[in-house]
Amino acid sequence: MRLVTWNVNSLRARLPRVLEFLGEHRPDVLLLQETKCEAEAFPHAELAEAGYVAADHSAGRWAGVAIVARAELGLADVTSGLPGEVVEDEARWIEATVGGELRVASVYVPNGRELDSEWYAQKLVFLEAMARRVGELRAAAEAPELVVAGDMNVAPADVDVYDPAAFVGSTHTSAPERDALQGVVAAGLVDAFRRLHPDDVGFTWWDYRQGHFHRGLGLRIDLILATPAIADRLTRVGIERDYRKGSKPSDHVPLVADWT
DNA sequence: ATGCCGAGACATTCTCGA
Repeated sequence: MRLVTWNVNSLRARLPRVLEFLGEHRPDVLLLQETKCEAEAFPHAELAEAGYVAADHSAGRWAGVAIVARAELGLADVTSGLPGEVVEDEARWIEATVGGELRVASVYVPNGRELDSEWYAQKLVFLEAMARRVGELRAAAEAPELVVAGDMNVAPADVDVYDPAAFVGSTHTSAPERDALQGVVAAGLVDAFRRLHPDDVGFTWWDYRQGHFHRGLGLRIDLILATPAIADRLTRVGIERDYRKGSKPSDHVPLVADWT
């Protein structure tokens, strides 16, 4: 199984790179964030042409998440929205079952903007709601294997930040955010990249500004969280840095997990 | 080499992103 998560920062702007990626890597599942399109404008036809089906949770110019799967696998039992999120239907959470046996969720955690802001408080509530939802899914009778992946907007540890001192007083590295993200993991998931790369720096996002990419100034905020049975079967977790280069890149790159 | 913000919209400036 090959599963990918990618914050594309507008699916319309990124569609050529997304189709390039699908052709090059042929993932079984591609989880998208920040699609930034209206539901009517979602490029189902272009994805079908490439051999994929998609389920989207779209809210216009902001946010937007989607699940794309190889057409042969199919998508079933699609649900949109995260129970307990403060702003309902902000299009930050979508779930589906792939190939009849794998439950996946694509998530775009709120940014939080500034510490001590209402948006920061909402971010913590969102992460707490994620932990509850993961607990529900894991507790269900005959619970299928689960992957929750996306833009967590939290760097789990200082090794995931190019300069931890630069983020003191900012979002993405504060203790409450890290504790809340750890709560999601503690509900029964494993950080796939960390499982195979215990000590490596593995940034997935670089600011468009001030040449941060070519200066190596990034964050690891895009995660693939998988149930232990999947984590034990991982053969590769890779960061496709080449997709931060070239024509019209997203500021995030695809994160690819392969398991047997 | 990877290259110095990008995307969307009630657009010509503003909001948001991390």
